[in-house]
Amino acid sequence: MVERKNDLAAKPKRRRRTPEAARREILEAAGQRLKNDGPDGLRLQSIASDLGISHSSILHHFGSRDGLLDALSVDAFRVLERDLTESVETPSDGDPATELFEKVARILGEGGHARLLAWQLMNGRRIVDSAATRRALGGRGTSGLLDRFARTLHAMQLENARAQELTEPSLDETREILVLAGCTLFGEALAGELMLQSVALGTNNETRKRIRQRLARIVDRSLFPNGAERAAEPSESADPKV
Amino acid sequence: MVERKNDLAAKPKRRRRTPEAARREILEAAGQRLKNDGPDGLRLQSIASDLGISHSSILHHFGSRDGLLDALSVDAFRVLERDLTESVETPSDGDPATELFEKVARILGEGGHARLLAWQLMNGRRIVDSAATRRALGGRGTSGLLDRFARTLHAMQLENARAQELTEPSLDETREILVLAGCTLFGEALAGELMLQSVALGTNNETRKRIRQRLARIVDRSLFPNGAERAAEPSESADPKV
DNA sequence: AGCCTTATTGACAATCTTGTAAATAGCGCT
DNA sequence: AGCGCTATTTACAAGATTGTCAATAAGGCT
Repeated sequence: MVERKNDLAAKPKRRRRTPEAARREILEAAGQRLKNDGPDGLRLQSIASDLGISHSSILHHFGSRDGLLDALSVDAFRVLERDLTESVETPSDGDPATELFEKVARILGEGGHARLLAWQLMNGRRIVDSAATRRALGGRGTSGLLDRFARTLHAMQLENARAQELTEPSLDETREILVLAGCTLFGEALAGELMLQSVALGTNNETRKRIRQRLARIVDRSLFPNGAERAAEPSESADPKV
Repeated sequence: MVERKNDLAAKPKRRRRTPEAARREILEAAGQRLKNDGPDGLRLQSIASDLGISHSSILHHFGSRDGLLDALSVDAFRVLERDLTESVETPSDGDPATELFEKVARILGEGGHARLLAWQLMNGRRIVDSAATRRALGGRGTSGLLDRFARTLHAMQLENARAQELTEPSLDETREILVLAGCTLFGEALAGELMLQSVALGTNNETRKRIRQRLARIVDRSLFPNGAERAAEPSESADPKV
C-alpha cells in the first residue's frame, strides 16, 4: 500500500509507456477490479493505485471516466470474442462438445467475462455491434462469432442429415439451440454456485463440471439426433443416462 | 423534478408513514433504480427523489447506505422466493413445464429479479441462507425453494419410474437438471436479447419464448425419459422435434 | 549530448455522496 | 384539544470522486 519499491528518499522514477500499452494496462486493471470488487470497484483512484499511477493519467488516456467505461465495454467484448474464437478453433482431445463447453466455462468464469457481460447489460450498454466487432467481421454489421459458429455447425448437421437420410434441420433451429447453450453457460458461470447451494448440492467443481457435461450431451443430441459420426474424435465420456 | 403537486407557496406537507411502509416503499424504489439504471443508480439521493423524500429519511430507516443495500439484498431474495413459490403452486392451463418456465421468465425478466440477482452476485453478497430464507424454511438452514421443488419432482419421477418399471433416478440427478434449467432461465433473462442479436435472430419475444419452450421440452424429457403421464393436463404444444 | 514530444504527476477546484444533529410536524393517544 | 412519539426535514460537515492545469521528466530522434 506504500510506494512500490523505493524505500527511502527515492527519486520519483516514473515509467513512460506507449499510449497503447498504457491503455491496455489500464483496461486490464479496470477489468480486474470489476471482476473482484464489482461495479463499485470501478473508481479512477482504485484502478490507478492498482497500477501505481495517478488517476490523472487515466483521464489523460481516456478523456473521462465514462470514456474509460466505454473503452472497457468495447475491449471486453473484443477480448471475449478473441478468447472464444481461440477456444473454438483449438482442437480438443476428448469429447468435442464437452471440451468446448469447459473452455467456454473457464473463459466466462475464471476469465471474468461473465461478470463483465453482466455489468455491461446492467448498465444498458449494448455494444454487440461495436466498431471492433464490425471490423472483425469485415464490414458486415450483422452478427458475431456465435452466428459463424452456428453456420459451421449447421453445415455439419446438413452433412450428417444427408448421410443418414434425415430431414434437414433449419439454420434458425441451430441458432436457437446455440443461444440456449450460450444462455446456460453464461448463467452457470454467473449463478452456478448460488443455484447449487440453493439446491443443497455441494459447491465443488466436480458437480458444476458434471452439469456442464449434461448440457453438452443435450446440445449434442439436439444438433445430431441420431448420434452422428463426430467430425473429430469419438466421444469418450458418453454416459447413457440423459 | 420540482415538488410534487403543490404549485405556489404550498406548505411543506409531509406524509408520515409507518416504519414498515416507509421501508417497503424505499426498498421498492431502490429495486426499481437498480433495474433501470444499474448499480450506479443506487444513490441515496436518487432513490429519495424518486419518492419525493429526503435522503436523510432513508438513513433514518436503514441506518446507513450499506444497511439499505443489505436490506435490499435480503428483501429481493424473499420477494423472489415468494413470487416463484406462487408460480409453482398456481395451476397452469397449458403444458405444465412450458407454462411454469414462462412464469419464471416473467419474474426474472420483467420483474427485474435477474438483474437483482446479478447485482448481488457481483457485489459478493451471498444471502442464500439469509435469516428470512431460513425462517421461511422453518429453522433448517440447509436449502431453499429450488430444493423443495426438486424433491417434489423427484417424487413424481419415482412414481413414474415404478409405474413404467424403469430404473429410479437419483435425487441428485433431479437436482442437477433443475440447476441446469435455473441457470438457463437466469441467463436467458439477463442475456437472452444479447445472444439473439449476436446470432442474427430477431429480438422479438416470439423467438425467446420458443427457446424457452425448447428448454421446457428438454427438461421434461430429462426428468421423464419415457413420456410419463403428466400429473395434470396432457401436453399440447408438443413438437416432435427436439 | 541536446531537443522535442507527450506521458505522467501533483496540486487544486467543483461536485457528489454519505452521514450527523437539531428542528419541524404528522398522527395516534388520552 | 392537547400531548408525546418519532417520521421527516433542513442545514451542515467530512470525505470521496471526477476533472483541470501547469509543471516535470522519460524516451525517441537528430
